[in-house]
Amino acid sequence: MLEGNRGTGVAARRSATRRVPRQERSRRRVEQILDAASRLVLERGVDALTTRAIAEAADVPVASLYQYFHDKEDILLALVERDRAEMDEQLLADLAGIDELSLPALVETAMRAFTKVYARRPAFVEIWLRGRDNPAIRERGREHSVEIASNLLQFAEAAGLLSHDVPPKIALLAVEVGERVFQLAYAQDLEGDQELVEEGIRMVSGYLAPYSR
Amino acid sequence: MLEGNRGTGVAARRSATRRVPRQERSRRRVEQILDAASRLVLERGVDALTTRAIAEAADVPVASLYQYFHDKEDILLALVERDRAEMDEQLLADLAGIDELSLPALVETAMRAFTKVYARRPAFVEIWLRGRDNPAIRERGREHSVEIASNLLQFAEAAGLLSHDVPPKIALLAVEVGERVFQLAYAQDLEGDQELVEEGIRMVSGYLAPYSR
Amino acid sequence: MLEGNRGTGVAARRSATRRVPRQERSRRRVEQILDAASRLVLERGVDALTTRAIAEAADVPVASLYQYFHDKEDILLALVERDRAEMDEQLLADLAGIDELSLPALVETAMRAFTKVYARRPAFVEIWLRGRDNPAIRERGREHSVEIASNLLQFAEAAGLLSHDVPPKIALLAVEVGERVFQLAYAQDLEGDQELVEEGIRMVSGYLAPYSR
Amino acid sequence: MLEGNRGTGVAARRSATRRVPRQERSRRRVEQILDAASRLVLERGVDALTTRAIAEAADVPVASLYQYFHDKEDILLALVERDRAEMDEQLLADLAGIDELSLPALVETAMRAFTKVYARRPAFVEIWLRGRDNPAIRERGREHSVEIASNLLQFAEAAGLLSHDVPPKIALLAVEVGERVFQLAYAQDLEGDQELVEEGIRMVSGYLAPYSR
DNA sequence: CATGAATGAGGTTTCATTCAT
DNA sequence: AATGAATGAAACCTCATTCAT
Repeated sequence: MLEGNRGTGVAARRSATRRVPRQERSRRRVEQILDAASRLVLERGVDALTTRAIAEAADVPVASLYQYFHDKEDILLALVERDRAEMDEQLLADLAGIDELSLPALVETAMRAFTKVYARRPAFVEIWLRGRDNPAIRERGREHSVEIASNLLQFAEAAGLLSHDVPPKIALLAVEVGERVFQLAYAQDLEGDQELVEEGIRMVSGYLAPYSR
Repeated sequence: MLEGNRGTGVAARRSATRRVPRQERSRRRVEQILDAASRLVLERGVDALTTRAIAEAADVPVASLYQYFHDKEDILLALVERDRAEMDEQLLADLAGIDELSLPALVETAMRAFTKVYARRPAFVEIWLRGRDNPAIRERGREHSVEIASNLLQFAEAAGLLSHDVPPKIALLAVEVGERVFQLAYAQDLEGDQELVEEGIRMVSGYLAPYSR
Repeated sequence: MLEGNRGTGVAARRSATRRVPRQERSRRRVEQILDAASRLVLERGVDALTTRAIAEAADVPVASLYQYFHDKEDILLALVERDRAEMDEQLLADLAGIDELSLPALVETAMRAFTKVYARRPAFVEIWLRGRDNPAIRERGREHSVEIASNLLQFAEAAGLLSHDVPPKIALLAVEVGERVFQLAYAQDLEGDQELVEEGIRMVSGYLAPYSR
Repeated sequence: MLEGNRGTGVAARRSATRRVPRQERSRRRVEQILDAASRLVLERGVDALTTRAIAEAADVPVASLYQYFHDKEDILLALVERDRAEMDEQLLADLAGIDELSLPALVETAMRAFTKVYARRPAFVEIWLRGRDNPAIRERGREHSVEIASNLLQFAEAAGLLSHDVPPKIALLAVEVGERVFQLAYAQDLEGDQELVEEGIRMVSGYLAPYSR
């Protein structure tokens, strides 16, 4: 599930031995910026993510942003990438922990994995679900859905859960519908309406049932 | 399913005998502006909807926009309102034409009604589904989904299609999921992937089946 | 004390016998507009005097303003002229009513005459004292002070109140200082601080005393 | 007589060894802008003080104004503050240089101190006396008069020049009348009519005489 | 005469990015 | 590497005035 340094316009070029080596300081600064950006997105929406605002929130000069990122879009993408990676990890870990594999179990596990990440990283909700107006995010979001769908499909096939060939399109539909369920469930507050999540799990499970072996 | 002239800052006030009466000319101009805005949203997204861009596309001075609309948001809302009204009409008409009422038939009819509107008004997809970043649109979009869900629920209850009380939340979830299906189906091209639409109809029907009488 | 139709870009052109003759209707409309403008200036200052605001307040189409006035400045000037005329009348009337003529009595009578007008026409304070930023008003204000100074000087000379020739400049200074006294006295509230007015009368009287016969 | 860096949105932060240090260059630019603004106000009045006009006159991009000032009002206030500070300094210096203290000497010295500043900074006349329409300036102007009146009163009391308690209102009236004298004296040309100034000094002195010890 | 409609000109402010140091 | 300063471009909106009817 790819490693994703796309979006980071900075190359680690390190030089010598210092107390706090360049590379390390740089990494910290990047985190500092991304954290600030994350906070901003969460609090005020994607549109409020101006360079000035990020810089202020991160307590970094505006010009310095361009030391670590190529442009504003780059920051946004890096932000997304960071959360996305965490999402993938969580998904992978939870899938590995399933006791009795079945298609419904797969669906439920995946969806619950996402809710865990949402709980930890509320900015994700904001960006992923509401920030879709931004072309870069929209594009990246679509890609990610495709990836997840593909990965889950592969996983299910490998585990012998499917009765026959399932077109990628179907898997993608399931993933995207799942996302919308989250969108609705997390629209009101950032805790998420768990009842709706349950309904969503039922819907997607039910939809995929015919493909189950 | 209200008529919705909200968002139109122009009032039809006088009439008179003229070749092209004032009122008429005014209406035309409003359409001209909305069409242009619609085109822009479709081509470049909601963020590209600047007053300047609209004015240029509509071949109208920027200042003239403010003859017909109170501010930029007003334009956006009028745009939405126009499509929304058409959607409601189509839905109403098609529901009235159903032969054998049943919950699945209801779902299918409703979803197909929407596809008809999408075909006629592609900008709708863009605004409704992708323009959600804009606070005004987001708010209005949410309202509309609630309305549709509520109307369909009432319709189904009145027709005795439901076995027991269905919480509004469930209906809303179904509507929103339906929207996402369309989003995906219409993502690639504006003709819409009909296969995906069929899948979506199956998914939503299946989901609601337990509530069917 | 001049007649002052300057500023009124409208010519009375009347035509025939009607219930409410043109001329009359026109005059009414002009008053209506001036009253509205007066109100606006009073409430929101000279800068808020936009054509749109005037039109709205007067319940008259914006375009119609141009039937009665040449341009916006014309309205402002007409406004000033109206109050100015009233001021002159009051001054004249009160001067005529003085029992025992003397220079101090003249000063006191004049200043009290102005306070009467201020009480009746609070917009005057706003325009005359605060609206000086507007070049037209500034110019007109200067003219008016010169007129008043000249008239009072003539009056005093005719009444044999002066011991010797008083340069116009001196009279003007006295008038302008008097105005500033009012400015200060009426700065806080529109009722005017009468104590300050008394002080002002004493100051100006004292200043002119050396010229008294 | 505070030092008044209010209105200056720029903070001097660092310094270093450079031919023309940052700080210095910044200060110059601020002066450049204020000088341009001053010129504009003088030539065309406060209303002509648009950001565009200032930028043009200062030969600086409009956007750069916002490097040094928070908004347009900030420029105006900085302008006022600059002149105001100079006025206070002059007043203080001249008061300190009085040989034989007396109330008339105090009045004369103060008024002559102002004429010195007017001679050096003609824009002051424009802003202070004619720009009062602007709310920010009006407010600041009022404050300043109160300050000067209060300071002079204190000074006179400390020097034992007053026979009994003089209400602040009286001092304020004297100061404001003095200002109007200047307004008139400097109305025609910027050299100022010295004869009128003399008259003004006499008037104010005479007015305050009763309070003299 | 009356006026709805139209508009060129201009208003202030913010933005993302680059540059000189 | 770091950053204060600089800025072209663009954002939305309002204004006074004119014109066609």
